Amino acid sequence: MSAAESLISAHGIRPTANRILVADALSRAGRPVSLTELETALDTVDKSGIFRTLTLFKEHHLVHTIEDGDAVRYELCHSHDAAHDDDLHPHFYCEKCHRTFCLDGTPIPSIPLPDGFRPATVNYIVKGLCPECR
Amino acid sequence: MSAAESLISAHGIRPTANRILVADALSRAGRPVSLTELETALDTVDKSGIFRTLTLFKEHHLVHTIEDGDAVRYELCHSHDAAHDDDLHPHFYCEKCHRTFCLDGTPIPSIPLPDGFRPATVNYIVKGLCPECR
DNA sequence: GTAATTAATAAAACTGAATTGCATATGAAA
DNA sequence: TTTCATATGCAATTCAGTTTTATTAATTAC
Repeated sequence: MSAAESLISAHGIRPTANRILVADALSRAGRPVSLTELETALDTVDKSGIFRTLTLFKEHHLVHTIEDGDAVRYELCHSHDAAHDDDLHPHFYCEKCHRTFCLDGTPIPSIPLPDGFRPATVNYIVKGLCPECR
Repeated sequence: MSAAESLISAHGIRPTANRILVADALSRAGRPVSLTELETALDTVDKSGIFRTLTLFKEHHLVHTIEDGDAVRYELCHSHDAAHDDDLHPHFYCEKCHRTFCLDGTPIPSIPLPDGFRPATVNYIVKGLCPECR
């Protein structure tokens, strides 16, 4: 049983061939990838299938999403906790190559909220140029 | 000369009727609004005109944009500095009513970046429920 | 002031990512 | 097997965002 397969099973999802391919691609990417990027990487799997797989993965807290203003990007949760996703970390979006990087060395600093606001999650995106592009 | 008109002029833009309408709508909204929201608010101005106006305003640092994952939203820069936009502040996106609020009481806390990354701007979005929706 | 030139606008068409409907295929269970 | 639910590919749809084109309005030159 591959690593991807057991990861999928551990989250209560049936590990079909396509789902293993998607999980593997996410793992290989090593950074958050968009639906379109996955579509390119996986030419044997249809876009709609990738989309449905990602949606399923997200429901089961196997992946989480970030929005960098370019696209919704998916990445495997670093904390492999099937119950929920306390896996928040900042990201860096390169405005030249349009790639997004995890900055998982640092937690997202929190800020005080005005009365009445109930926070659920935080998106922290730094934009600029990555080492290769500057 | 209206407040909107002089604001537009101060940024080196010719204050046409449509542009004044867009600037007024942004001012009245009091929070970041999307192109679609403006389209609804301004039924005399065509979508493409609003879009081009917003693009122009952004180039001249009269508005800035934030991405909350729902849409690109525009707001008047709080610092009325025609040269550039040092107007970064966190936002709160309500997952129920899909409105976005400025949290301009606090600056965005910064984080250390790995070597080589050149930051240009930051998007800090807290998501959850606003006081009216919780 | 009038003609020539440039800028601004509306309307429509286009794009591309995200999403859904539907018929078929696959796999698990009896 | 046969049955049944699930998963999948393909096509079609949606919708925000963007661009094109033709027209109108405003500036500038004379």
